[in-house]
Amino acid sequence: MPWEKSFDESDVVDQAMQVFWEKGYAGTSISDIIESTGVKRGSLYNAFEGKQDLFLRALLKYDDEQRRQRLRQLEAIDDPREAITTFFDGIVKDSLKDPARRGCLVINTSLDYEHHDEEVRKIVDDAFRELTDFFERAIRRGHEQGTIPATVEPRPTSRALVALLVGIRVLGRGAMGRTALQQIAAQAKRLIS
Amino acid sequence: MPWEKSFDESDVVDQAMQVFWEKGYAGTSISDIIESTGVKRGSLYNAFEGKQDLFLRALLKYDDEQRRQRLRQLEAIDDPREAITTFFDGIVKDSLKDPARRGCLVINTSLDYEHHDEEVRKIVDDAFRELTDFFERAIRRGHEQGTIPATVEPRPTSRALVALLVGIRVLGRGAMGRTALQQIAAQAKRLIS
DNA sequence: CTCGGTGTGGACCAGTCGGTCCAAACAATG
DNA sequence: CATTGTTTGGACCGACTGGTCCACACCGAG
Repeated sequence: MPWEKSFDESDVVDQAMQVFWEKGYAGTSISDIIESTGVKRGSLYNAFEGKQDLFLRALLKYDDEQRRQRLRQLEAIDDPREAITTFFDGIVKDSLKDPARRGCLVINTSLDYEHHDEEVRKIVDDAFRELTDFFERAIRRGHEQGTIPATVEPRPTSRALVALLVGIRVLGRGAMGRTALQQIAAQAKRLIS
Repeated sequence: MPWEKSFDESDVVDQAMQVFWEKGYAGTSISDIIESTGVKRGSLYNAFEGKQDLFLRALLKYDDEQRRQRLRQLEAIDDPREAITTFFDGIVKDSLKDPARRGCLVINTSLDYEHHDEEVRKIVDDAFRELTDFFERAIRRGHEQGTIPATVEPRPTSRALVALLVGIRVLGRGAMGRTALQQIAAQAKRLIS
């Protein structure tokens, strides 16, 4: 008796993600999303609860496709030192690859807390926490293997690596060019030496 | 023949700065500024060109009072190593001191380029450049004095220190607490060792 | 083929935005 | 005092915001 939608919800979330990523939450209007997806207003509100809901799903998708996937791949690398340097090289490459200089949606969102509720904040906080944990695990493995000096303190260093990541992502949005970003990534290696 | 204003322009800029700092450019409405200053709409547009102009002046004031002043004080410190560590300690202290967790207006603005014109971008870019130069000068002085190892490369390291600064300012907005920020600042010292 | 319920398009809403306009208030000058 | 040029308050503007509503198109079940 029902009737199937003429569009794929997942496609809409993906498009919305692109727009939110480029223009930020406040800077994105529902009309922008309507324009970029072709889905009409009524249908949009029929499929989603509203702007916040749309953003939440977009953020979840981004976090899953970008950070989670990247960490999953890196967990597979045996050498923890290589895992960390590969991580930073990838971040720099991603930052330079994007002509729109959008940076990282999660980090951008962390500077935009006022607009968002607990649920969004939790996603962002979890992302930072899991990143820190990833680095910490890698450092501890390096200790066991003897490839990372014992003088490298796991928790403080992992937090500094996250700070460097944030710095690269933010400065990569315009303030610094390719050479600078690569140099920063290289300094990350010094922190684990 | 004329008639003197009933308010001080500088006070208004200062108030506007506080509001922009807390709520961001897009998140701040002219009505917000009217409310927080008590200056009425007509008078405001009589004294300033508009929202952009107001923001520009607020940003200039912030940059001058915060960054420039801080750097000026630190330039006076003889020991470059101490100058750098004092810098980071001050940043962490400032971040923790502010209950509103507003971070740094300049850095926040660097993630909000779409709304702004060349003039604003130039201020932000100059701020990052001058910070990098400050660190670089300090490192070179350390080389001369022998207090900073020759293996510490001036340009890459100074850029990494800026990235760490950005990381602290962004993560200090909510994602990380006092201990974490202090640990990150401590790692900055490792970069110049 | 009819019926029932879902999806669709777009007119419409109240609220807010940045910005304009202007009559009235005002103080200094002649 | 009258004249002059500015400041002031607030009504007002068109554009846009996120969100609602509903007549209508549509398809599957009976």
